[in-house]
Parts: sequence; C-alpha cells; structure tokens
Amino acid sequence: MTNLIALPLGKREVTKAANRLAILEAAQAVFGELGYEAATVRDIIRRTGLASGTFYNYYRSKEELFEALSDDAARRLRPILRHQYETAPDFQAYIYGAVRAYFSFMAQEHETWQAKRPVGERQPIMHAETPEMTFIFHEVRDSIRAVIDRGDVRPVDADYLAGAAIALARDIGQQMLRRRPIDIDGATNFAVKMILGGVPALPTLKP
Amino acid sequence: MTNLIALPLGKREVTKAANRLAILEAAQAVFGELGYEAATVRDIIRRTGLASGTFYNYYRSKEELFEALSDDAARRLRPILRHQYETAPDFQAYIYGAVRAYFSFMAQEHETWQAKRPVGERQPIMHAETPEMTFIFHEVRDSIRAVIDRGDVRPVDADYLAGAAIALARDIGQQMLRRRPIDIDGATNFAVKMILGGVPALPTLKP
Amino acid sequence: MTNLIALPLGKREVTKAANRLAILEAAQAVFGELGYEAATVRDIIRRTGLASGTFYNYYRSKEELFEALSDDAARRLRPILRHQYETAPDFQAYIYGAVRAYFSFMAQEHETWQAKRPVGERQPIMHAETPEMTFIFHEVRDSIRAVIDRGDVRPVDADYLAGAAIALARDIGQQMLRRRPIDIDGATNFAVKMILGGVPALPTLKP
Amino acid sequence: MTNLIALPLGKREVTKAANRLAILEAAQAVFGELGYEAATVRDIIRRTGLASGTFYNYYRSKEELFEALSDDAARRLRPILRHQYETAPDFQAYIYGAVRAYFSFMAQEHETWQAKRPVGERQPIMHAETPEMTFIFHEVRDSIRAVIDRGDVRPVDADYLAGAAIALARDIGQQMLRRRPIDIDGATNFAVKMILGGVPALPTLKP
DNA sequence: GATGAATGAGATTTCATTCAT
DNA sequence: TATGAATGAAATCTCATTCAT
Repeated sequence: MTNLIALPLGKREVTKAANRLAILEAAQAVFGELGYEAATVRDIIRRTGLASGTFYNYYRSKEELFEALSDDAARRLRPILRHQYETAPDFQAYIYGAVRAYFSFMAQEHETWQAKRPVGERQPIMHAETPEMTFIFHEVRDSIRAVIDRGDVRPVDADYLAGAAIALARDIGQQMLRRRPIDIDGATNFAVKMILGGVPALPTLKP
Repeated sequence: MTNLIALPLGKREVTKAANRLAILEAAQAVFGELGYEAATVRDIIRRTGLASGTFYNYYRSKEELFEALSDDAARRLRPILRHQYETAPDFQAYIYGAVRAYFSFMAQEHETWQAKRPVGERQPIMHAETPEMTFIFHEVRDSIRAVIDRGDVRPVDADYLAGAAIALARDIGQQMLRRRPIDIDGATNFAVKMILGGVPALPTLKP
Repeated sequence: MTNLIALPLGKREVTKAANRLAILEAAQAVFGELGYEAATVRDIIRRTGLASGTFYNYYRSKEELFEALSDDAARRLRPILRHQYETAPDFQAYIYGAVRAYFSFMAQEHETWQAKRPVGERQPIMHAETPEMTFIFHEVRDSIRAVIDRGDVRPVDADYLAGAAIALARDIGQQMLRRRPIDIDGATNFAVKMILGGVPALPTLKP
Repeated sequence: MTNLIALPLGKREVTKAANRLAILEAAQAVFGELGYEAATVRDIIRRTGLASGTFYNYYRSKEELFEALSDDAARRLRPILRHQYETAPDFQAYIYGAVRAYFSFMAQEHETWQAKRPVGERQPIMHAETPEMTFIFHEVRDSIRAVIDRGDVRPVDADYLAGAAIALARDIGQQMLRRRPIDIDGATNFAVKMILGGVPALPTLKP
C-alpha cells in the first residue's frame, strides 16, 4: 500500500497509482464491513468516487481484487511475522511478537477497516472472509506447526493449538478495534496470556 | 430440529411441519456450506425436493429463514447450556459442560454442519454468519458475564474472555468434525484446558 | 416451430411452449434484421413482451439460442431437402425442388423474418449469420458434392458450384421477400435457370 | 490504400497520412475477420500500435471509419470497374473484366481480406458487412442495370441478376482465397461461365 | 497530435420474490 | 397449499468515446 519507490512519476502515473491504492483501500474497508460475498464491486468503486468501468482497468473481477488484497497483506505482514518468528528466543516471545504485530497492523489500518457503517445494518459476528485474515491464518498456523515440530514446545496438537490461537487472536483483535480508545497493549496482553496460559495445561500428544 | 411437541396432528399439519423442518435442515446445511450471502433460496429448496414457491409459504424471506434458524438453535441449545450453567458447581464445570454440550451438538448434526464442498472452490476460513453461531455467541457471553458479575471468577474482561472462548471452541469444534474418528472427548479436553488454563493468567480488571 | 404433438396440456405447459416459441420466433426475426452479433438478448426478449430474466428460463445464452434455432431450422428443413435429394430423378430436378422448398420456407415465415425495421437504420446487404443460413449452406453443399461425386453431373468444381448456387439462391431469396407480392414461382424460376444454365458452360475438372 | 498524390509533405503530414493508412488497413483486416459489430475499436487500434485515443483524431467514430473504408474501396475500385464498363465491347466482356478486376483486387490484398482466425471459433459463413462489399454491390448492380437499360442485354430482372452475380462472385472469390495456389484465372473462369451461362436461360421480363 | 486512463451507457446474467394455475 | 414459470431489480462486465496530460 506504500509506494516505496521514489522515482519521479508523471501525473498520470501518480493518478494511476493513487486509483489502484484507492480501490485496494476501499475494498479492504468493504470486505471488512460486509464480507467477501456480500460486498459488491459497486460498493467498492462507489467509495472511490471512480466510475464503475474504471474498476476493470485495474482488476478483472472481484475475485482478482481479493487475491491482490491477499498478496498485499502478505507482502506487508509476512516480513513482520517472519521476523518475529526468526528472532524470538522462545515460543512465548514469538507469540507475543506475532500477536502484537498483528494487532498493531489492524489498529494502523483501522480507519479503513472500521469505516462507519449504516446503522441498523445486520452486524455480523465476524467476517473471516477477508484477505488479511486468510493470509494470517495460514501463515501463523504454519509457524506454530513448525515450532512444535522443532520440539520447542511440548508435543501438543499443533493444528488445534494453531487454530485456537488464531481464532482467539482474531476475535480479540476485532473487539479491540471496536473499543475506545484502541488499546493495543491491553489486547495483546490479554490474548497472549490466554494462549500461553493455556498451553501448559494441554494434554501431551502421544506420538 | 426435533418436534418435541407430540400432539395429534391432522395430515395437513404433519406435512406442513415436515416441510418446515425440511427447509430448516436444508438451510442449516447450505448456510454452513456457503454462508448466508452465497447461499441462494434455490440452493436450499432444491435439497428439500419442494418447489421454490413453496418456500414462501413457510418463510417470508431468506432473512426470516435465517432468524428462524437462529431461533431454532436457541430453542434447542439454550436449555442445554442453561442447564449446565445452573447445575455446574463452579466455572470450570460450567465451561466443561458447555463446551461438551456444544461439541456433542455439532457432532450429532455433523452432516449438515460440515457438508462436503466441491474441491477447488475457494474455501473460506469460516462462516460466522451462521444462525447457530450467532446465538451461541450471545448466550455464552452472557453466561460468562454473569459468572464474573457474581464473583465466581476473578474480574477479568468478560467480553474478551467470552469472545476468546467461543472463537476457540468454534474453531476446535470445526477441526474436530474434519477428523476421523470424531473425538468429542479429545476436542472437549483440549478446548477446556486452553480456556481454563488461560484464565488464571489473565490480567485482573480494575473496576 | 409447429407443435406437432397434440396431447392435452395444462395451461402452464401451453404457456411455456408458447413462450419458447415466441422467443424462437423473435430471435429469428431479430437475427434476420440485425445479424447475430448486433442482436442483443434484450432486442429479442423485448419483442416477446416477456421480462428479461425469463429469457434465461429457456436458454442459457444468446449462443445457446442460436444453436436451438439452428437445430430448429435443421429439423424442419432437412426432411424437405432430403426428400428432394432422394426423389429427384436428376440434378435439374433436385436443384429445382431444393430451391423451391427453400423459397417456400422463407416466404412462409416471412412475417417473422421480415418484421418492420426502424427507418434510417443502416441496412446491411445481407446477414449470413442466421441459423437457417448456416444450416442450409452446409446441407445443400453436401448434397451438391454428393451428386457430383456420384457422377450425375459432369465433373466440375463441386465446392465452387455449391457455394455459387447457395450464394445465388440466398440473395435472390432475400430479394424475393422484399418485393410485393412475394413471387415464389418467379424467384424459383430465376434462380434455377441461373444455376442450371451456368452448369453446362462450366469448365470440366481434370481429375 | 495507396497514396497516389505525390506532393511534398511535411513530417507531420507524413505521419498523419501513415497513421490514417494504418488504421484503414487494420480496420479492413479486423472487419474482415470479425464483422462490423464484433470488431471493437481496440481490436483495430491494437494492430496499428497507436493508442486508442488517437483513433479519434482520425475518425469520429467506428461508424465513420466504416464509411471511410467504403469510400476508400470506392476510390480504388470504381475507376477499374468503370474502365471495364466503358471499354468492354459487350456484356460478356464487361462481366469478365469486372470479375477479374475484383478477384485481382481481393488477391492483392489477400492478407487483410482473409486473415486467419482462431480455430474453434464459430465461423460465420460470410461477413457481408464489409465496406468493400457494400460498395461493390451497389456499383455492379448499377452497371448491370445500365447495360440492361441500354438494351445490350435481353430485358431480364436486373436486380435479381445483379444480386445473383455479386453473391456468386463474392462466394467464389472467398473460396479462391482459401485455396493454394491462389488461382485468379480459374476462379474468374468459373464465375464468369456461371454468370454468363445462366443469362440466356433467364426469363424475359415483360415491360 | 499522441497517449491511455476514465467514463458511463448498455449488455449479460442472477436470484429473491410473486403469482397464475 | 404446492407448483414452477415470470418478474425485475440489481450485479457483473464491455466498450465506444472523452479528456487531462
């Protein structure tokens, strides 16, 4: 989402990049609000102020936009999560770093994530069908599996643990965003304590 | 989904009840597979063998069907969860009872909860927009709040805890359904340990 | 286009058959007026008085409708052309019979073929992209080839001859429809004389 | 398509002329391949390497381009056909000269007239909506009418005869282009024999 | 002029809902 | 009440044309 390359760009290029960005951000907001299925290309394009046809100058379909958003999330989150994974001295530190990075990420993009919705709209409990969610889910699960496989953590059920940790963090993250003020530290503290507090109690897996 | 009221019914009434039931069951399966938005009324009605127009003799809209399904889940699950809540000697026992009841319920209705999808289709991580989920979320959150308010549990963040517990249970429940054999005890054990293990570590809420 | 099966049909079936027929006829007219590419599903459905969505209860797409129309033309014309082919004592008689059958067919369906067009519209010279045309072209070419292969006609260039005969008949047929009164005999006479008169003059093909 | 006027032109004018020519040629090819309706402005402009907006510096619309192409064909073909018409000693010679000129013209511009299409695509029998065709049709019909009016040919149905002759020549011309080697003499011979052979047999028109 | 992204009218298609039978 | 075709609003997508650079 950030234009890291600082080359002189003509107005046209700038506009094009800005439009692409605007569509991505609008899509992120709309998917967050409505979920993938309920979101329409119109909902997204309307938010950008662009014309309907313009959407198709950038993405061939809603599906492709979803992929682009996933890629975007991956590009921005993966290095952070990878860094946590590689530098954390132990499982505890990894979980802490990953959860905090994730919550910070969510909070940073909060204004697009949590755009004001029409009141009276059915409020879904949660929209997992969001590109960021999809990416995070797979990324973190793989890390947790790896940690367990490496033996850094007592042999517990890796899939259960990863699923539980992610589900938990996702939910708390969303709640965090709904509260004022947004308290990253508090949410991180809560989520990490829940996850790490639970692990020692887990049944050991017989190999 | 079971007709607990056993009064003598005329043929017409029997058929009506059977159709209503068939629609509910089909809807549960289809919403579970596709989510609320992606599911079409025709997807649902096709499973029942009824004609599409017949749907509207029973429900005024797709929306109303969703509500009915929520009510249905509520009617069936609430007594169970309430019973756990009222008879459990302590918080630990309540969580255990509630999780176990929930997993048993999922396993019982397995075929509708976890219907197989065409391979290659984009697999959403989760469909939160399921009537049962919506109901359970609110019910359990209220129970946890009550327990905390009563002082049976250290004053922690009830919303975070409820959300975390439910998210966690939901995820593990779904994983449980994908495994063979379906191991209710194992899943319950894991989920309960995670939830209860985490609670003592949680930060105390300053009132 | 004719409902040859005379079974008692409910009103629903009748309506359905009538609608299918109406769409076919409208499509025939619209393809004839505008050609396949320029014709839109809307143009077709508008003529029937049906709602736009109704089209898709009968055909999945414009393409499928085209196929259906081709099949329809084939079903109605093939027996006639085949009969001419099989019963004609010689090439002359076959050409006469085939041309006459074709012109009669066109004249019969004239009211749908030649619906009034908005004035000022660009008048294409000809629309070959019509299901009937496509079918006839292939059918008659095959017959002429067969006749020549059997040696009933001097060895001339079969493809050239078939193409020429069909192109010629098609054009004269269309002109015939534009004239008042429609003179099937006159048009047949002209077309057949042209075709048969030309054949003796054609260069013999060296094998 | 050739710039017959050899005046000194500035650089700008040369480019302009070249672009205009490139667009005409591309359009001829694309209309030939896809027909007027199915051809898009982008299909045409893509072949020229120009930008889509540039198209509108040369032609106000797709429609106008079509007209321009007709005019172009007229400008190039009319003198040839006129010359045949004026110098031919009799009807036979005129037909021969005209058909030959037309076939030579087609063969010369073969690559644009008969571009190869993706296989498997629905092959329309013919695209009459081609500017050249439109022009030729009217031109030749007028000539034939004139010949008949002058009494050089027995009074037959001029419109039928012109239509038949043109349809026939068009079809054989197209077949000629598909064969290897391209045999202008053979095709001319065939077409002329067909046309002229048929004429004596035609019914005389009562005035 | 040349460029190519933006525009928006219009085409195709889907689907919740209605309604005649 | 059951049926299933009809409806039409709304969604997706295309493309001739415009316009800022």
